[in-house]
Amino acid sequence: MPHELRRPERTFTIRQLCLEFKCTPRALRFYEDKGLLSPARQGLNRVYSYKDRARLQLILRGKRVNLSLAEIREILDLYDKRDGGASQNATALRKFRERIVTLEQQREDLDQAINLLKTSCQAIEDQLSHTRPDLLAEAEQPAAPPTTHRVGQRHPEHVR
Amino acid sequence: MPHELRRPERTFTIRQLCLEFKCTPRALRFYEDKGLLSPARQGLNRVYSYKDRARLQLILRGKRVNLSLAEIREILDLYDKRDGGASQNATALRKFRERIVTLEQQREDLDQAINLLKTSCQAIEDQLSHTRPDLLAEAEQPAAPPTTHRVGQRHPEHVR
DNA sequence: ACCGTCGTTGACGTTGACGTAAGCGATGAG
DNA sequence: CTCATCGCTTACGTCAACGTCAACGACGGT
Repeated sequence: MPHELRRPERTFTIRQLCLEFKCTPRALRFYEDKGLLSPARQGLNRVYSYKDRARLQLILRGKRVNLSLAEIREILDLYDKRDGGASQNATALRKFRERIVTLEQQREDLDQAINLLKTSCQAIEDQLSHTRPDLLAEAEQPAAPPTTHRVGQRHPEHVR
Repeated sequence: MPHELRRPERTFTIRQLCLEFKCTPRALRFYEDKGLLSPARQGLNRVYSYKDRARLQLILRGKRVNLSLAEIREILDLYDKRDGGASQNATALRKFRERIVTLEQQREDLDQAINLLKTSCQAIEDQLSHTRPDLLAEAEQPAAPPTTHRVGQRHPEHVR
């Protein structure tokens, strides 16, 4: 069976993943250090598989919702080790449930925060439209391409 | 006018607020240091008003949705200082709008994460119900009062 | 032969948000 | 009176999550 199943065979260099997911090599190596990733090697060079890519995606998602790397690691570990260790799974189940609760709590907070900010914006707009309509117009522009903000807002590793 | 308007007059000690909101005195003092709170004093002792309590609530909410203390401060400042400084307000407006965008993005992620965890739970349950229904039952209990998790999971300042 | 680019491995620096320890004053219980 | 408890301040320690820097090897191009 020579060349079937081509797709999942694709591999990635560290740079490719970094570009795709807007992170730095340093970060990927760091995740590896912490046991979140373990790409193959060709000589010394890291070679990331599709599965590695998927893991990375999960890592970043996790980060965005405020999970620590340690927590993400737990989840990840559990995910590809769904074999033996039923009791492991049981405790994991509890953890997951707890996590869901706190995440839903967070969703609450998030909604409230969004509303708060929105009404604040409205208030400011109203006030400005009375006093300085010019500034109001000026504030319309996003001023920059959508800042990812918070997590991963700075990028470099050789920005000079 | 002796004893009317009793409710909003209530004040709190640092310890009371800490107990209520599950944080440490150290944290409150820290927030004060950073200009997020400025309780009154009786001698040296801090006396927190209802408004201070409200601010604290906002601070913690902010933290839970991943705002930095600096960002929270901006919001707070803006909120009780809605007077002059129109141009200040204009730039704040832009910032707020950006923030809203990223928060809504976060909400997306959060929903996805929740779904992921929920389906994971379902999978584990299914598997367990085949192999070890006993453990499944055991996992039902929350095991502990709802862990606040993430931010402020450790509490002390003299746990010895 | 030399440069630039991409990759590697340490090792140290940094930032935010507190924790922890030391030392002291005021107050109420035994 | 002594002790514990609550509070205060100042100062240093810590932890996560990388950034930054140095020094090196393997390439492709000119």
